[in-house]
Amino acid sequence: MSLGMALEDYIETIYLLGGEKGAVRLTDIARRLNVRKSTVVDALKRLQEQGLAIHERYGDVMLTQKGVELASRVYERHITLYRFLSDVLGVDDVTASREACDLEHFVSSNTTSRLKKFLEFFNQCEKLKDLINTEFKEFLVYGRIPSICEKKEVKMITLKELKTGEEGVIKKVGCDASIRARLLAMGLVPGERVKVAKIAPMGDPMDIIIKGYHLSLRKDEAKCIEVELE
Amino acid sequence: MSLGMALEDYIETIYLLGGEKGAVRLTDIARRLNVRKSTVVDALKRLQEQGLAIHERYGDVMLTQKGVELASRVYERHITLYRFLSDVLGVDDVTASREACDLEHFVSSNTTSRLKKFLEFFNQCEKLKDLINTEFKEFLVYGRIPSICEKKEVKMITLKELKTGEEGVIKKVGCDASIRARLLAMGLVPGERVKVAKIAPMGDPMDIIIKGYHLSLRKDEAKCIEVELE
DNA sequence: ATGATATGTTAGATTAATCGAACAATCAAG
DNA sequence: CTTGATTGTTCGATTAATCTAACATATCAT
Ligand SMILES: [Mn+2]
Ligand SMILES: [Mn+2]
Ligand SMILES: [Mn+2]
Ligand SMILES: [Mn+2]
Repeated sequence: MSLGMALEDYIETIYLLGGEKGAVRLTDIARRLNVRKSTVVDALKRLQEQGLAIHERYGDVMLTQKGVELASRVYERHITLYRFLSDVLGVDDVTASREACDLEHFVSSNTTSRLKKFLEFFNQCEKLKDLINTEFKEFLVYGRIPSICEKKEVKMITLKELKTGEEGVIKKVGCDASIRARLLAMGLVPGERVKVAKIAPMGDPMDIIIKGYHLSLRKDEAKCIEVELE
Repeated sequence: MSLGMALEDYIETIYLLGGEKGAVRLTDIARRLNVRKSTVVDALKRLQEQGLAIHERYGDVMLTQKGVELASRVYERHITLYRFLSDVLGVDDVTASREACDLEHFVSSNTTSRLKKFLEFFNQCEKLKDLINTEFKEFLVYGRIPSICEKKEVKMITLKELKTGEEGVIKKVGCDASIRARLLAMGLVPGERVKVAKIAPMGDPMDIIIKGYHLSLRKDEAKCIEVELE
């Protein structure tokens, strides 16, 4: 028996108005949400019944602790959806805002957290950001998939076979569980670039560079790490 | 005065049931949507009033032309959202289906078309797909941004300065409008890979390869095309 | 202090969406 | 053709969300 769309919008609005200016008046809410004051009175009554807001006759409107928690969760969904629509899809501001506020009532916390992660990834992964902001935006307008999208064919070999000075991207760490765990812990995880710094006379051990750190690997270990040459 | 969420779901359901099996019975709809038959009767009455469905007492339910058009638009939104939630975000099937059917009532055609484009781009751009299916999925679980995300530093030079055998990615075509238009038309657009096949004795013209085709460019033209070396 | 203006409340009504219970038509076997 | 199961309809009721119109209280300026 969670709140309906409308009530969620009321607490969200109270929450935001509270942040913008100290005291929240019923009229402010009505103005913001474009409804009649009588409608707000009704909504506040119901929020009060649910222990989410406090409203004394002719007084200010406040949210309870529980109300604030719920409101901030609603708002988080709003802002997450807004960012996605606006930053990734390039939807115009007005539409993105309106739709975010419609959609926010229907995304589960699982979906929200995935979407948040997606945005985080989008913001931190230069490569993705670039692809979206340049090639995708271009695709939106001209419908052309640029050849930069094609995967260059790649040679998959094991790390052991790399020569001094060569570099590749780790694709798989396929060793036994125990060794594997150690390697992963050292930063040898899929997606990372590795470069061979030096190889000992007998090919064992080899000195590699990953994330700027030097690491020494035994033949056995290097053998089961698959890398991709670009 | 568009349809409410509920009515949109009714036409969507009728549309889908119609595709699955010839005649659609009121009971089928009730079962599918988990509502009472009396509720369906009511919904059908309203759909009929809006000229979207036809339902004669004790008979089959059918959609009008207008009904089919509307229904298929609703369903398109459904499927688009579902694909995004499922394929890109990796939301589980049950959740993705449920949420797609909730969200579908609130996305504008502008947003829908952008999302469709995004999926199309996702499916055709190997690089993006790979980034999402490998690095993003990994990020979801372990929260690590892989170094593959970092933009390698790139040298920007003009196409003219490339030597035989070298290749780069077009970043900008900065010539005068008329020349520019011709170059773009020939496929020299941002995001495309170019390779220098041969350069004439005096450096003019140069023979380049783009999308597998040979193209001959004059110095003037090559001079104002910026490329990026990976 | 006394209006005018702004703010808030009440009452009564509407609309979409839903339900349950009782009733009615249709259909498939026997 | 009867009859029990399936299918469909009606009716009355509820709930959330909204409105209008009339009324009430508060606040601010002169
Ligand atoms: Mn909202
Ligand atoms: Mn919102
Ligand atoms: Mn739906
Ligand atoms: Mn749907």
